[in-house]
Amino acid sequence: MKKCKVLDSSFFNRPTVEVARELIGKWLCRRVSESSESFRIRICETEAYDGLEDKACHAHRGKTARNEVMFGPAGHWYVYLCYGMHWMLNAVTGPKDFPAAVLIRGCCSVVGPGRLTKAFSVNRKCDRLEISEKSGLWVEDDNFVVNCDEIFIGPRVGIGYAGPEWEHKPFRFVWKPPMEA
DNA sequence: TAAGTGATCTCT
DNA sequence: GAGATCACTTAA
Repeated sequence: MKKCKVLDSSFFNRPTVEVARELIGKWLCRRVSESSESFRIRICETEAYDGLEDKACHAHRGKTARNEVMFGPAGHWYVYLCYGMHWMLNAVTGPKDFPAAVLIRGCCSVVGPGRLTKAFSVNRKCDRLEISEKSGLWVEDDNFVVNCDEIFIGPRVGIGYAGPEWEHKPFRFVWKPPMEA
């Protein structure tokens, strides 16, 4: 197995859209408990939610008990329940007091944000945890390079309420592995 | 295509 | 406290 580097807050403490783009092809890693084995899947779909101005971002109406972690330092998880049954996994990005995060929407073989969190046993207990090996949920980089022309960039999903300006921003990144001959 | 599901937020 | 809303999935 190739040598991997665990990504720390210096990776996440950068512009949100940049982090969303660069998370494509990275490993999302999980170890549920001390005694269990860890496993990992490559991230293939992300979305950026960028600050107070972004009407699609949960933080755009200001700080609340739920989104508080987005206002904190980068390198933490923001996990919340959507539609009463699906947990959404987001990585907090950017400097402290700038509320932004990247939604991890899918991994190779696990398509869809709700299914991803189910596969990784992610729930409320993961909310606000640090993105590190210690917390059992982290990201690794093995220097795998995803070509630009393999990445589809488009508008985010399910945020029509944010209005046309924000709905159409190219904040969604989907990795389409090259077609096999 | 529509129902299921419950936390969260906004307004009384 | 009540009612609307919601970064989705599944079964038809």
